[in-house]
Amino acid sequence: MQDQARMPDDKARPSSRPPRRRQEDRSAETQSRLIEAAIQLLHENGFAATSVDRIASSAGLTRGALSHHFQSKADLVVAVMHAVSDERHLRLAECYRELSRYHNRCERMVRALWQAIYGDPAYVATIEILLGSRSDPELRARVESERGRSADSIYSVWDEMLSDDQMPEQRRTDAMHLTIATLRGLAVLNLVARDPEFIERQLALLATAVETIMRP
Amino acid sequence: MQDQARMPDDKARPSSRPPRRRQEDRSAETQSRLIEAAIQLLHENGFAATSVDRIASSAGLTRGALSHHFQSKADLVVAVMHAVSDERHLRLAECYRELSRYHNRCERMVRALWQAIYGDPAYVATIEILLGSRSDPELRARVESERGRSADSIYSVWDEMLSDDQMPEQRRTDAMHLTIATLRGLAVLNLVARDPEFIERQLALLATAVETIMRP
DNA sequence: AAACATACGTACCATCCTGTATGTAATTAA
DNA sequence: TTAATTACATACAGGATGGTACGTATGTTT
Repeated sequence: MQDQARMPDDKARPSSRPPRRRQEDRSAETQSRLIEAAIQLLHENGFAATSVDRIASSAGLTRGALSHHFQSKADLVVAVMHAVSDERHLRLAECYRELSRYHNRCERMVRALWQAIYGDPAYVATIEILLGSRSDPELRARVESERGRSADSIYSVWDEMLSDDQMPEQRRTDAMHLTIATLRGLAVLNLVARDPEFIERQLALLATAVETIMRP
Repeated sequence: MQDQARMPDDKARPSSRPPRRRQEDRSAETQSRLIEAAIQLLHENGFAATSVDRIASSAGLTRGALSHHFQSKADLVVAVMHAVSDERHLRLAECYRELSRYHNRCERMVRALWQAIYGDPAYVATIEILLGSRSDPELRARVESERGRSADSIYSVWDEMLSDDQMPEQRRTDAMHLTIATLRGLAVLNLVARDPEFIERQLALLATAVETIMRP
């Protein structure tokens, strides 16, 4: 029993006792670990098979920890939507900076949306939540509001990227919704039958389709 | 206590005692009632919130009846997929007869697919089943095989309708898959935000997009 | 160092879910 | 009419799930 002396800022034994963390940091990290685990499980097994118990233990924790940070399963689900929404916003902002310089914007836009959003497991998680929360009106409303936030990010980027004055407003947004619908459909298919080459061809095709729609 | 005499084929008291039915008919009707109820509930509340108990009582029966006709929940789910697949096949055959006479085939094809399949609550039910059964590999395999059957119906109609010799094979099937992906995406959207006029515009836009893809 | 707050685990409870056993009514076969 | 099947209901068992109460350990403040 040597070495029991307190070392307030110990890096003496590197891997034995983790460095002191502040509560705030612990909380933040734990919460995001739980959210990550939830996304992962929702993506893998779907809403019905994703219990709070699985989520917690998948994150290396227990239900006690989870319910300390999220009072109910609904709260966790909303937190997942919120986190995904935030991440999406960041990625889209990134895309915005990248895209504005190039010319074949439709193609780049479609691919950017796939890479940043629809091709990501997190997107599948949000779909699962969206469908799975239908039966609970209260949860549904909260989820829906998060979804709205997220959708607005996309709308604004689309508008700023692809606004051509020669095209009527409604046709432009219709084209956007059609693109989104297609990407959503591909995301669902990608879930049950993964095939990157196929997705690649579909994205290219979608891009040309949008291109021709946008320029009549 | 009069009129207790047996009347093998009684229409004497029209609404009192229902006419004798054969077991076969009873079975068939009960089973399809259960399947209908399952589709309805899957469409309304999603997979997670659709228990066999709800299904049975929604069909005016009990779990006992359900488990007499379907040994397990998995069996019922597969039966639903099978029934939807059959119905789809019939509707597509109908579409085939209607469509072949007209010329703007892409537009009619898109609308036909929406009306016959993707706009139907039964399609949502199959999506729920497809996503919900992911965590159970055994069920998953059975569901997947039914899905394949159903997909083949669509493929063959598409091929027979839209095969132009001037177009390479792969591009044609890619166009089909893109159409299907879009319709699937619209079906999911239609689930959380119903808006017939919007769907109408999207279908029109999709039709023109497919048209231009198919004729370069 | 002591009092307090926060993070997390364990244990328990009510609920719901699926499956199964068993009983009864309806239908069919003899 | 009687015996055998089939259709359906009722009742119970085992397991999973979500919520909550409570205990302990780890930070934080004074």
